[in-house]
Amino acid sequence: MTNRTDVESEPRTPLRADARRNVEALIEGARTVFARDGVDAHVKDVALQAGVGVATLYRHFPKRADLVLAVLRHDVDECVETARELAAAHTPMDALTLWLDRYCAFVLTKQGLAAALHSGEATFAGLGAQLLERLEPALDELVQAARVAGATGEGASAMDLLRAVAHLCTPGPSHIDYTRRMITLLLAGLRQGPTTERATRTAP
Amino acid sequence: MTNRTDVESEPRTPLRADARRNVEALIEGARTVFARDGVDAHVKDVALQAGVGVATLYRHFPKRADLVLAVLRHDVDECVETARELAAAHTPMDALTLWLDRYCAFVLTKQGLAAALHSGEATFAGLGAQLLERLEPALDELVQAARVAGATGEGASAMDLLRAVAHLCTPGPSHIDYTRRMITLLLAGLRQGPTTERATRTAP
DNA sequence: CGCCTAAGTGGAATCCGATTCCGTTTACTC
DNA sequence: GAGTAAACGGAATCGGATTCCACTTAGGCG
Repeated sequence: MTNRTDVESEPRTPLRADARRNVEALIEGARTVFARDGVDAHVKDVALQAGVGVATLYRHFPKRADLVLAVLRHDVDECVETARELAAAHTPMDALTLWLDRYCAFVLTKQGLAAALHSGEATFAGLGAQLLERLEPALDELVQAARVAGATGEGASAMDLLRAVAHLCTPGPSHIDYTRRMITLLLAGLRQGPTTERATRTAP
Repeated sequence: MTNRTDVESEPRTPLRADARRNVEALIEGARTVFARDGVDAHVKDVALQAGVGVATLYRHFPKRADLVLAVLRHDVDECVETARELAAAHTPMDALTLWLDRYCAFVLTKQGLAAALHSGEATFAGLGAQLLERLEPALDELVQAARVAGATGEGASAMDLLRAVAHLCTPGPSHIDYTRRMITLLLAGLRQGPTTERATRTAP
């Protein structure tokens, strides 16, 4: 609530009541349709879902990105609101834990949505992984060679390196478990904070 | 449809010489145009750049994704080839270093391309950052509260947490420096491998 | 070496969805 | 309760992706 930007909160020219209602309906409708068909669902479908004409949609959201942005804003606001509620109803640590969990779900949702965008088709699905598979042998040779030459230790495999460097390259199909594990780890680290002082920080 | 891994390597039905030439031209042209206009450049432009008709493009690459995939494959192959060359011409460690550098450039290129895809418009540009800015206050409250309650140490700021968790959310405008720094770090770690044995591994 | 055939081609024709336009409806003002 | 301008819906328009088909041309064969 109360954002200084526009569309939803405080338009310079006060929106008419029905217009405001429609904007609301559009955001809600868009969320539904985007979730179902991905971000480049047919504009018409969104309008239909919201129960308004396409012109109305275009009036309030001239570009598709505007609509997506609005949906995102809306969801973020919910997320923020949740933080307040959790803070009021739980111990600080619990609230933090719960919220991160929620935040995690949120991010994952948005990623799934963004991923759908890339490939209208499923062709790209395992692309990142596929590329890594192809590169791995090549890099592995280099790594093996370096190792034989005594220039490196045995701390990392070629795949480790590729993963580490490529990193973002993966559109990530089912990172869910991984992400949750990381969060758990993070929280564990947080808890240990006051206990152990050494070996906590490695690099900025 | 055709076959699964075809188009460039070993089509069951031997391509006619000129067809093969055209495929080559299309991949090259697509690379150029995609680099200039992003992955959803006009199909016609790609055909024009390649000096062929649109039908020819469609014959060889029924879906846009097929074309993108082909370009990527092509680039990956180049990357692999580079690995061999470097391995032959340098000491193992140097080759590894140089190759990672090249690989880094490759990944970054592809990311820029993928990023362009998301937002035809620049609206999404700083979206990730923007969202983080909005969430930061909310999370910060939780963190502060937890800290005051003595449940956590002071090892991480709210922003750190958000960054760590959101991670992929950022389409990343100019990660270049960051990425290079990480690679340097990685190589340093590799070199130290045989020297220090402790504290190398933290988590898989 | 020239012919025959089917693969391959270019550009015109078609199709589909995004975007715009305009006459009508509806919420606020006085 | 009438006047007015904002807001609406759906039809019309526009642009680019995809398909179609009459025409070329590579390359095998007599």
